[in-house]
Amino acid sequence: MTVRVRFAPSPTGYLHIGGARTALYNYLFAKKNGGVFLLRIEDTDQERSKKEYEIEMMKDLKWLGIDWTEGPDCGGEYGPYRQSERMNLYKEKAWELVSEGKAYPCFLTEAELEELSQKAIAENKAPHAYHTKFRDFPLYEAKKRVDAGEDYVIRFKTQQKVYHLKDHVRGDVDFGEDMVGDFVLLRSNGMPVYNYCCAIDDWMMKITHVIRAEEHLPNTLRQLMLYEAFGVTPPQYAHCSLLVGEDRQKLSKRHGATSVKQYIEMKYLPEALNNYLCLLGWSHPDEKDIFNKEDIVDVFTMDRFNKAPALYDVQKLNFFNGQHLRKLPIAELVGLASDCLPSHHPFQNQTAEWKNQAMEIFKEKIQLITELEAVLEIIFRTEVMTSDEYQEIWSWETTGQMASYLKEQVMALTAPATAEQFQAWGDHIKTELKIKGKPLFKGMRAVLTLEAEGPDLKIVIPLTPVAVLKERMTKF
RNA sequence: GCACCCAUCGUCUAGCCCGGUCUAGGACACCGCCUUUUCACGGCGGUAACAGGGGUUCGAAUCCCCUUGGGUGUACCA
Repeated sequence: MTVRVRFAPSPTGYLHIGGARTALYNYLFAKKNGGVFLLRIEDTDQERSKKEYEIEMMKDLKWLGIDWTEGPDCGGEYGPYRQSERMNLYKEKAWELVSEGKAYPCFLTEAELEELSQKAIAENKAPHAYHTKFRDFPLYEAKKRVDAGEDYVIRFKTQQKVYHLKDHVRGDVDFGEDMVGDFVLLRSNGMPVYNYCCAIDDWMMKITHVIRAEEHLPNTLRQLMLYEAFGVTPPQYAHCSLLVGEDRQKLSKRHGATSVKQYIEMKYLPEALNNYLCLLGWSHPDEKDIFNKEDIVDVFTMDRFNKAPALYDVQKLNFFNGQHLRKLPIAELVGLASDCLPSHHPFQNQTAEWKNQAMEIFKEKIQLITELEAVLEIIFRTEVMTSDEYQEIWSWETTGQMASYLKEQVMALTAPATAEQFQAWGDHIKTELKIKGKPLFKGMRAVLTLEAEGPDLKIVIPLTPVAVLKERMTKF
């Protein structure tokens, strides 16, 4: 049997970091097992679902490189892949259950429902509508009321028994018999409910493994009940640990940037995000930590999922981003820099050779490509960067001495100084002005860059435009 | 309230299933040193954890029980 897995988001917002991780796990599992990874859109909540979000989610998944072979955009053998287009199926199956006596129309009003849940609470039970009075209502009576246009929902007739789940992450899980009441399948507006659609679709789409977040664990019970009613073998389940924020609560918007879209905007690398997310709740068998998702499909197994919730830490993500940035071919890095820097930035006008050299040294100094602009200042800036150390360097007598010499040299320049020229300046200062050691190098740096620290001057100075260099000479 | 889940350095985790090789390993962050006549990168090193209590056992981070702490769920949301 070929492995079939799915990612089934609701288009009620942008793709969440947690969703991205779930999608990644499913994707990896499918790849590892030569299976199919499909995308299903769960848009049964008409109020909150938006087409716009569906489009954005697909874009975000593609950006991450998580590709599906069946889905709402590309179709497939088991479509349609949008739940809003499968309404007839859900209704049909619901009434099938009704006719078999496994579900029933229920005419309870909101007030009656409220009363039921109060009663349950009073009995120290969960506030469910356990069994309603319409549970054993004669079907022909019910149908009459339905035909008369009375409001109703279809409820599932739950069995009072313990259900057992063998979960790939959680192990053996027992669900007590009072955990759910007669839950709703079809709402009064005719729309089916998540737990029900999900079960039908996983079944109809021949899903073999459901990999999802732990918050769905209680839902699995309902789905198990449904499969039992339909006489179908359920898929295998793996409920991964949750992603949590600083306060140890489920990661949500209030924890900061939690949508993939935000990370795209902040110019993170997709592979860095994948890499970091993958390691939140899963571990590499050889404890490797920096990798691309394609590197690990061979070793990806579900038995390496960690059960405990994982705290999302942007600082560590930044580290991963830096690592991936450094691994990038230089041409790609230059492309990234050009995209990220403003169009009027002087970087844009430099030669290809110049850009390559610059990226080669500056990539070591940044974790995010957006930090590049600040770091390039050492080449383009004409303002003095004051710091205690900078002030101190200028308080040395030697600095003033070499300043006038360097100023002369710079003003005579007609093209950027070569590394050889720079070297000659240093030699001159050493032999003629008798300055050496720290005062020599620190001093030259202060004079030429108006700053106390930065990358190797031998490389930086030849990259610095003459005009910039000359202007700097007027600042002291 | 009730049900379920979880528990190793501040954080992500390895080890746990198949007890001894664990004076508990790696990574982020932090600190120090080396390298670089600066900064960063890199290298080396350091601080830092088996929640607590009972068992079982010659021996427990590993198995069992309890306590505590945390989380999730409890809908005509997904």
